[in-house]
Amino acid sequence: MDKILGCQDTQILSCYQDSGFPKWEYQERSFSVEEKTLKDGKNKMVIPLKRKQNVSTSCLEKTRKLHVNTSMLHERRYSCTPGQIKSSGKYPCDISSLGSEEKSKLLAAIEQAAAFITTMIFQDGSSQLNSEQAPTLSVKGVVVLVKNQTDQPCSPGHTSAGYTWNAANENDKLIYLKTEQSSLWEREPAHKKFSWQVLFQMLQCKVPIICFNAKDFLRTLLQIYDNEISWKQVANSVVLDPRIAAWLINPSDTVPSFECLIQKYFEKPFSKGAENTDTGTSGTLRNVSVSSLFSIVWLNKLQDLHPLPKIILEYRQVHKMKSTYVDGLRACMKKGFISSTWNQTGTVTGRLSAKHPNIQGISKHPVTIAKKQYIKGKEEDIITISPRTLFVSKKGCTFLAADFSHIELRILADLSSEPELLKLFQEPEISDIFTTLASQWKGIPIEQVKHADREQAKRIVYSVVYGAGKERLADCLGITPVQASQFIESFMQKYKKVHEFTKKTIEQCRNKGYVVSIMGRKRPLANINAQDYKLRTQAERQAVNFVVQGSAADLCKMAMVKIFASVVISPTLTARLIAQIHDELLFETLEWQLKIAPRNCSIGTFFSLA
DNA sequence: GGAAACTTCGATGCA
DNA sequence: ATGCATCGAAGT
Repeated sequence: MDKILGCQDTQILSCYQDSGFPKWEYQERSFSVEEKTLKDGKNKMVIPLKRKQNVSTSCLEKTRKLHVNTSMLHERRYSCTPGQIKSSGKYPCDISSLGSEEKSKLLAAIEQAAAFITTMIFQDGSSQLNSEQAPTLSVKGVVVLVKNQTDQPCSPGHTSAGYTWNAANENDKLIYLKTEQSSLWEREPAHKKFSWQVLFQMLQCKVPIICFNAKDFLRTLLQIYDNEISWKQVANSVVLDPRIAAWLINPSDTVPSFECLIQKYFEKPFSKGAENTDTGTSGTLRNVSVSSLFSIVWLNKLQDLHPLPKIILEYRQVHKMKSTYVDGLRACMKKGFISSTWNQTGTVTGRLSAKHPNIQGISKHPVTIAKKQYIKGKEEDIITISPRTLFVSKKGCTFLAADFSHIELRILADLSSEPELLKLFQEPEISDIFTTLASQWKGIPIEQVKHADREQAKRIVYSVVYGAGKERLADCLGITPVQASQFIESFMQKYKKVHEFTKKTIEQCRNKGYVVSIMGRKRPLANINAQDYKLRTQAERQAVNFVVQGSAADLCKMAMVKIFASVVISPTLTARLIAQIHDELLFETLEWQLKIAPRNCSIGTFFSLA
């Protein structure tokens, strides 16, 4: 697969791990992957939930300080315009103009630095801080502000706790590194070598590197210094990204640019709590067209009454296959590879998202298409399309997938402390959680649980988690709303603590205005106290859902970081992260590395073998 | 008035 | 019922 795919994002996340930001240092709980051997000899990856004692300052409090400190680069960006670069003093110093003595002085200063603030400069003179869109332009260079250790504390009001970085002072060095392929490099390769030395040293330092859109920054550097650097070498860099910090404060409002961030947090008084931009227009009646009314009646129910609905449904399925997974995927292909763009701040729940293509949404199950042959005596062709098999690993490599089992349910069990639910996960001999759940809840022996019962249990569980109403559940299960509400009722009765948990979560949200995930991420929900019943109940469902889904996302990211870290440390393992599908990690690894482990071993075993 | 660009919405896929 | 991306049709 393409080099760009996957690994860079992991690096960012691993950076956070080492810097203790935003979650590791402040975590309330710790999670580790443990192995259990089942009765049939198979290994299983188990994640016990343990609570940690220390609860230190909220990581989000600290991220706010980050905004203050990044503003200095913002103020300085005007001095980075082309033409002024050669100037000295408060303007960036072009390191290619330095003498050998000055060069070694600079390297020494970098070694001593307390922090770096950096951004890429593009061909047209804009930087990552004032360009709106993704960098389509080629990169001209990199500006780095090297913060000196001897800084005085920051201005009052922002020094309450922890380390902060002062605005630029005289001891700081603002340097410019040309990275574009130019005649200079060809004439004097020493310049390229030195600028690389500077960057490399910066990335090797364990002090924070502050960079807006850090992922783009690192990825671009890796591309520019393709031969000199391996992704493993920058894996331990400590990178802080204000965009992610802003997202941590409130995942709902997206920040289009750094300048918007500055405006939001500095150029007007910081308003506490969530900003509700909702206007009062929600009461306006929406025009419901007749055709949409018909579609609500979802064609599903009409299937048995007439052959047409089935044909329409089949058509839609096939059409999706062709348009998205064949044509769409082909459009994303470059030189035989596809490479998704990963967004770390694109969701309100804390998950990652991917686009061009959305690799997280590739069809799992194959679809068979009967191609009618209108020739007498000829049988119809059967074509099967299974989009996931379209992806093949490099020669000598193989894909390795590892996923959590029922992570959201485990989270729910832990958060609600529901004894019945917890018990389910503590018994290793349980083969299928929903079968067991169905037998437990209906009070029938496991052997008598039918497929339909299991399916019902599964749906009921998730409808409780997400707060579906009886109508929705009835629709889902194909039963009457009265029956559905009876199901919900009996579920609530059986797992009382789950119900208590949802009630408590909503109550907490009403009081504080936000909900918190297991690792301390917040989601403000302005509508939680709204008058409008629809808006309020939606916010209530979102509150419960955030805690469960968001906490699961926290764990998945941590697993991602930990596994990445163990590969980085390993001298032999080369497994590269290709994709993350919420609760699943997909690697591409050399085949022989997989062969050293038994086929059915857990991912924990696999990586510990190295 | 028609063409083209843009937005919205519902259906589909994933978890 | 939650929350992502993507496509085409329909509306603007």
